Amino acid sequence: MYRTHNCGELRINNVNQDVILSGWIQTIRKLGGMTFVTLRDRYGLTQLVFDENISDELKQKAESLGREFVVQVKGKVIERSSKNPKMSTGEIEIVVNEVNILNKSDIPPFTIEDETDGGDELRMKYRYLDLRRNPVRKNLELRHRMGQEIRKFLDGENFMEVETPYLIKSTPEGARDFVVPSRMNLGEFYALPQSPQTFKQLLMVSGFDRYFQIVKCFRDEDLRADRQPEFTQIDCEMSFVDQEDILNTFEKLAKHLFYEVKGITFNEKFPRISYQDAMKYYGSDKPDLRFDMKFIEITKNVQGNGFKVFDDAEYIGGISAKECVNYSRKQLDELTKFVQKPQVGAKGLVYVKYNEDGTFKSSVDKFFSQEDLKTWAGLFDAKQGDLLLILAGNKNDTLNALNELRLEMGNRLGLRDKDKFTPCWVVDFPLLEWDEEEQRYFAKHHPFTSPKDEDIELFGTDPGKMRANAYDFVINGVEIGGGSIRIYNSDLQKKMFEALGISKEESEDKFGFLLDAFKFGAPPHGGIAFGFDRWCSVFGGSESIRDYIAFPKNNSGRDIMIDSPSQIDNKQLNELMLILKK
RNA sequence: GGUCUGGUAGUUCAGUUGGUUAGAAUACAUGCCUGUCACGCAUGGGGUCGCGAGUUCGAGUCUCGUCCAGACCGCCA
Repeated sequence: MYRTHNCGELRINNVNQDVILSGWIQTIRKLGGMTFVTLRDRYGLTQLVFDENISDELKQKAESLGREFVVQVKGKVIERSSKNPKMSTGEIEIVVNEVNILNKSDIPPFTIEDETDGGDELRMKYRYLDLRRNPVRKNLELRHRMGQEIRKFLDGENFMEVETPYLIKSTPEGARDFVVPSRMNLGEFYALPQSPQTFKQLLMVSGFDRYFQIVKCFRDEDLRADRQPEFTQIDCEMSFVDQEDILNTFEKLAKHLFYEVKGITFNEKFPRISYQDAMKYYGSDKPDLRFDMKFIEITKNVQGNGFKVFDDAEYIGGISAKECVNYSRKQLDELTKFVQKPQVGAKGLVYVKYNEDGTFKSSVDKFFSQEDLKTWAGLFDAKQGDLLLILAGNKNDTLNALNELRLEMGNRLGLRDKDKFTPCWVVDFPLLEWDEEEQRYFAKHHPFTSPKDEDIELFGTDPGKMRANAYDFVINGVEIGGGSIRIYNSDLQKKMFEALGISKEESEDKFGFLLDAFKFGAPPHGGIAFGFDRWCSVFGGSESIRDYIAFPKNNSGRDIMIDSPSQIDNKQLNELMLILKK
């Protein structure tokens, strides 16, 4: 027997018991005749003590121990003479009478402690050591808990988990596919799924009216802190439902997770914001609602005064930062620099200080009177002590820049508390998006998304105006999930492909199986998919999903631990008829 | 594809205007220490300053190129 207890469970009422523990050596503290060793496993830490009364053999063994050695110890639990209230096992320790070194360890390349000295790259290279650390282990525990609660909830709601294939067919729209060459069908390739979208719709045709799957998906696109080439979705689909049914069902799931995992109860319904309003007030389809600071548009109110920047602008608008009138020249310069960064892209920043004495100081005093500025303050509903920050330019870019500015102000004012959670639904997304480069429409969500009934007639006249039965779930400005009510009628699906400029031949080739299936009694259906990794990271309070993935890839899609991707040998290349081009 | 930041001891970092033998902390090793728990004290070993070229009497420091890492833009139905 390797152990009678784990390293996190012994307490004062275990005193005098003979126990066996196994684990890794965390630290060794030698004090002359006496040695303290901290033993670690997944469950916690327990202090071992070697005192002066031990045999020479045991003394020698204790001498030879090193960090991260795996040992088994036998001994007796005693009450400590000096207790450590910071440890859950801090009232007891083990007087060791036997040590078995199960395995030695090299000196680890970084310290296995909560506050490690290791940098990201090193920790990723030795990820198996990184995973020994508490903070990282706790992240995976959170992920495990989330997964269990999701399954528990969905099972309770009659959802059935069905696995769908990973080796599938490349699709024309959407992200770049990862492809896998087929040896048995030379010159042909599988694609790894970007999502099980078409399969879950086929399952609806099969009559599995409530499906889910916690499933890996793959996208060959550039990475970010919140984007990995392989990631996990909570993929769900339901039949005989409208948008309202889906939103209600998955709002229940979200509330279940909030309660079971975070201990947070939401009594109110989650707010719903139309895409149009989200763009108008927050410049983003994933607004961070932890704080208000809505955009106010003042285009019509401020033009015609000879201030060229305003007069030439398609859109002029801004935000009101409460009690920021004392912002210094330096701080305002920083904000100006911030909005001028190429990633934000504004030309400049206009500020108006609403002083405590009721006067105004602005960067455009040359063009506007105190009376003008007072009118603006009224439009913003600003109070004395507030600071107005205004951007002008073409509409889309300015809204986008204002969004960045709003989030930056939220950060500066400490309004984006990671322990505060503000979920919302964004609804009424546009069905299509015009692509200037390719001069054609693309599906904003995906080509199986149904338009709103009342908008269908716009197919012939103004497809860009059509709204979709599509929705996103957003927490704290992070897009956690999205879905739609699907098209289940082949005629409507054909119209959609037409609007997207996908030819009859291409749609037959790529989606013939789905169009065929729709001929055999497809029920009305819709669904949603959540980014599991992102949901974990938002719950855990981290910006990076890598912290919640056991073995993540780096910025360039590399796994630096196993060193992949890697070249394959000529034999394999030949077998697959692949020739490497220089 | 682009913008920005970084690369110096095992590790995390400092390194002034270009100037003597490149430092600190931590880790590691050795010794001392009987109640430590970030133990303490002393001593010691440890460096291709990412790589290549250039400027210069002289480069960790300046210039160019390149590689790697990170953040972001494009991209991600």
